[in-house]
Amino acid sequence: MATIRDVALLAGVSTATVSHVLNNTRTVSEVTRDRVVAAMEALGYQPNAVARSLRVNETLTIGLILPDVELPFFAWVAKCIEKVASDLGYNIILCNSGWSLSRELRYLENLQTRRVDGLICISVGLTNEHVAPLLRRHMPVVWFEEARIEGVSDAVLIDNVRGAYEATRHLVAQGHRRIGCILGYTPTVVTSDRLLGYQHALREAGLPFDRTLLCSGDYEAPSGLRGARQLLDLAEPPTAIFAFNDMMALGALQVAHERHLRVPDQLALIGFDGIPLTEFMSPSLSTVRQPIPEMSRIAFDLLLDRIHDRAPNESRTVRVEPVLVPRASTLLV
Amino acid sequence: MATIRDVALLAGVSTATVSHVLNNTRTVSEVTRDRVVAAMEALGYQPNAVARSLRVNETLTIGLILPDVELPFFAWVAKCIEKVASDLGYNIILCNSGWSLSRELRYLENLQTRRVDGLICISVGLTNEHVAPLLRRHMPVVWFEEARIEGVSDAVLIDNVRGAYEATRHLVAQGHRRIGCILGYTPTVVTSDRLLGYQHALREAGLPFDRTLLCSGDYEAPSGLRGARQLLDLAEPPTAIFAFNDMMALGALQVAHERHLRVPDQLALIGFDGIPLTEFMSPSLSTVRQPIPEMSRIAFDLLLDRIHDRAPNESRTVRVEPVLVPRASTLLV
DNA sequence: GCAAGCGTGGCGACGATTCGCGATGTTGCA
DNA sequence: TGCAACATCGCGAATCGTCGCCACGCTTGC
Repeated sequence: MATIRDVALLAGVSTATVSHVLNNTRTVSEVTRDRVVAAMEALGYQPNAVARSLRVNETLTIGLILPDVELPFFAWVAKCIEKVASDLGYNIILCNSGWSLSRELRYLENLQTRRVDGLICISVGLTNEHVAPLLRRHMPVVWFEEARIEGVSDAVLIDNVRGAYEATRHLVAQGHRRIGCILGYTPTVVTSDRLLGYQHALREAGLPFDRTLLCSGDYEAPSGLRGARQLLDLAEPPTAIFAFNDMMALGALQVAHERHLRVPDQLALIGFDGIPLTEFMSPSLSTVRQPIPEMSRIAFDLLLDRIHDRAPNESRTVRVEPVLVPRASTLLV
Repeated sequence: MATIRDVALLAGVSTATVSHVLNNTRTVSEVTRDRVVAAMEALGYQPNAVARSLRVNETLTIGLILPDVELPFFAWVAKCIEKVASDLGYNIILCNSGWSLSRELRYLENLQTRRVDGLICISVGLTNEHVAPLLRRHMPVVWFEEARIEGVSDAVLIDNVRGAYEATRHLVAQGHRRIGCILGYTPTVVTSDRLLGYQHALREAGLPFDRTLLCSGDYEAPSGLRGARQLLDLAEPPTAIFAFNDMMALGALQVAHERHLRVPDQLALIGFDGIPLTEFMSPSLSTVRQPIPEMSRIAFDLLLDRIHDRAPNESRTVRVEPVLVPRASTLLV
């Protein structure tokens, strides 16, 4: 494969000149430039980004660690972040942790070795100690959507307490007094925050907090299915279910159909996340939308600030407001 | 950041020895090895993969070009391929083309520049001429699921004609005589093959091919919704609909609910792809499953063969059989 | 006493960028 | 017209961090 030296040789100039033509780093006379360009084309020259990265200490690559791209929510995130990155000339390395801390740690090692310029992370297990070494090596990390580590590196989060509060309040406003709850993967802050919001709304409405109305889930559809069955089998079943994400709400919806319950008359359902899919369910699913495109842009901006050393020393946390999206699955006509 | 030279200095050995400890490329006495390891730890040494790649001419990275990770089918593919790759020490660069040829071409350039070791590609627009230069530069390309370019580079495909044939035959076997069809993005071979299979099954059953029963789609849910409405508004509407992928079938399912049609009694529905989601719909959706995990492994193996120069000169096409998965949306009880 | 084998080190690529230097050509002013 | 000052543009060479070829010294066994 042709190198910059080959191009220089053919064009009868030095490699320095070719490099300047390539990067526009200094004025090059038109004659010379034309000769260089012609040589590059004649040789089918492709600059070697690896060599460049070694020299300038910058890979134009960032790592994206997330639990599972297959879940529509994370796929949505991946798409949005990739878009922002590629528009700015960055590539992303996709790292699917499968909810496993040990895989997250392997990726962390790997990405450092590869000298990515930064890291966006939706992590389930990483803590303070794990990322401290990266930060010391000036590898910026931005937490996305889930952060157990505020104050150490930058983060862009939504107010999960608020979102869950709004969802629950919406159900209360529709007249529901027994509201079931399908939780998510419990070690996460996201889950515990949403639970707080739910409890807060109940308290505000003067409704009792009844543990039997809670059931566990893991953010995937089958667990929503199991959860809904469990709740509906109660002696005194709920008239509405708040699932901690949209996929579990989907599972719950299937149970409603299975048992011939009319939604929302006999059972109201609301999810969380606002994945595009919710709009195309039958009935369309109420949800709390996370503004992922905006959050992606913010996350990348935070990263770029650090990469270019124009960020304050202390860490920054940007908090974005979730938006209640009431649809047919909760709205009585 | 510490380099191999720093480690060598501290351990009192040469960089060659450190490199050999690092890569297990020759025997190093235990004493020396221990000293080297200790030095690496003391310095928090992280080998520089960029420099290594430059030297050994191998990046352990592959590019993955696909139309849209947000669609569950492609997300599934991305997850499976990433899994196979990372288990073998490879990273993947995610390239979301957004169904745009110009973006595909940009990614192609970019990935070459970055010297990825290979490329897995679900492409909508790339042709022979576009990849020929890559192949000449010994950058292997494997087509995944959609290939307009058999015979030039390797490919792993399913038999779309067969899959669509099976789906249609299944509907016929359930007694349907007017079977509507929601097509996919038409420039793709995938779409035209599925249409062939549909026609073949009709012919075999002695049913007429009626163009009014076809409507266009783009593989996304809203187009399935529009398509189903269009078909059901016909003077003589179909009793079954075959959507060319699961997401459009989902859209069609919403229309069924909207119009209070019982599925499958009044309207049967079948999709294509077999994304995990179909199992959790209500009713669960019949589909034709593509064995994506197996296909991912095969694709990566094809790539590795080429990377390590142990592949035949001529290109190889592996064809995998799709599997009919009949579920509640077509099966009368 | 010598060959074989083991463990180790020196040094030059890999392909780009960039700094300092120098050879031109251009301008301004006496 | 002559010459200094300056802008323009190209070149040579060092450098980034790693690996792998070649050479070399020491031990060991016959």
